[in-house]
Amino acid sequence: MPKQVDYDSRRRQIAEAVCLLADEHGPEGVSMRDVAARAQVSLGAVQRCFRTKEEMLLFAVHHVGERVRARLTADASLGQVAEEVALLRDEHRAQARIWLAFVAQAAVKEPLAGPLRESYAALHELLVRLATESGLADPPGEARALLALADGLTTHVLIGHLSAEQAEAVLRTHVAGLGK
Amino acid sequence: MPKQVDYDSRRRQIAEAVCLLADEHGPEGVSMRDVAARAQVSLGAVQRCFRTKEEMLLFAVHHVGERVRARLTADASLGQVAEEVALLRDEHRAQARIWLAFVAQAAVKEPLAGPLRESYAALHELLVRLATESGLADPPGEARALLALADGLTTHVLIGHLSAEQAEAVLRTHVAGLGK
DNA sequence: CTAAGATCGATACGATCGTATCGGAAAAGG
DNA sequence: CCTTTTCCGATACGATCGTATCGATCTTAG
Repeated sequence: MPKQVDYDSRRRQIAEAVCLLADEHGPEGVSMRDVAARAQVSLGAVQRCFRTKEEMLLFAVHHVGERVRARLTADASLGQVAEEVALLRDEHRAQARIWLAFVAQAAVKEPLAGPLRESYAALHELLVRLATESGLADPPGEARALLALADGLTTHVLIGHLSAEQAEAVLRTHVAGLGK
Repeated sequence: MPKQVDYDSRRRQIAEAVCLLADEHGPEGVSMRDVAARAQVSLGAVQRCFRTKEEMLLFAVHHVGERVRARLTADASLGQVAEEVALLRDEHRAQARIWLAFVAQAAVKEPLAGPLRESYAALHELLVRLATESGLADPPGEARALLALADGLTTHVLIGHLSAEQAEAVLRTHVAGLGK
C-alpha cells in the first residue's frame, strides 16, 4: 500500500484557511483556489478533501462552532459566558465576522443551517443550565433572551452602529438585572 | 431634446427586483442579468441606472431601510415598534432575510455599512424617544438593548433556532419587564 | 420634416468560478 | 526490483460574472 494521508487534519487546516478568507470577503466570496493558496496546498488537494465547495463550507461552519464552544465550557457565570458569546473583544472580531457571514448564508442556503442550529442549541443548553443554577425563573426564556441579545449586540458592533464598549455596557446591565 | 426617462422611479423598480432576488440567493448571489430580467428591463437599462453593481446594491440597501422605517412611524408603543422591527410575522420574513443578508455583507464590505448605520440610527432615535416618553431610566441604553434583542431574535428565527412564537414571547417578556 | 441627441438592447470581452481529467511521482507489499 | 495503489498538481472545460461597446431606434426642438 502506498502513501497514506491524514485527511482529517488536512480538512481542519483547510477549514482554517476558509475562515481567514471568509473573514475578509464573506463565505460566498472565497474561491477554492484562494483557499488552496491560503492553506498552502494545491487546488487538487482541496478537491480531494471535499467533493464540492458546499461540503467544504459546511465543514468550516461546524469547525467554527466547535472553536467557539470550546472556549465557553471553561467559563462559569452567566455573564462571563454571555460576554464570551458576544465576541466583543477585538481579538475575536474575526470570529464574529465569520459567524455572522455563515449565519446570513444559512438564512438563504438551508443546508448550512444544520451545523449552526447545532451550535446554537448547545449554547442554549449551557445557558439554561447556568440560569437554573442561578435560581432564575424561566431559565429557557432567559437563555433565549441572553443569546439573542448577545448576538444582536455583536452584529451591531460589526456594522459599526455600536462601539464594543456600548455593547458591553448593555450586556452587563441586562445580566445585572437578571436577579430581578 | 429627445426622449427623457424617469431614472429615479426605474431605480426603485430595479431595487425591488434586487430585494426579491437577494431574498432567494443572498445579495452576492444576484447577478445584473437576473436583476434585469426580474425588473423586466434590459441589462443595458440596469447599467444606465447604476454605473456598477456595488452602486446598485447600495441603493437597494437604502431602499429597504426606507421601507422598514416607513412602516414604523405609524406605530406608537415601545412594544409595537419592537415587534415590528423584529420582522417576526411571516409576511415580513422576506424583508428580514434581505436585511440580514445586507448586514452580513456590510460587515465585510465597508461601503454598504453606511446606509445601514443610517437606518439603525433612525430606529435608535425613535426608540429613545418612546423610552423617554415612557419615563424609563437610561433611554439610550434600553433602546440599544431592545434593538439588539429584536435583531438577534429575528436572526435566530431565520436560522430556525427559534420559532416565531418563542421569539415573540421573549420579546414581550422583555418589554413587560421594562417598567422595572 | 429634419437633424440632434438620449435611450435602447444585443453583443463582445476578459476574468474568474467550480469541477473534471489525467499523466506522473511516491511509497509500500510482493 | 517491480508492481500496485494512492496521492499529487497542472491543466482543461464550460458556465457565468461584471462591464464595455456600438449601431439602431425613438423622441423632440427647430
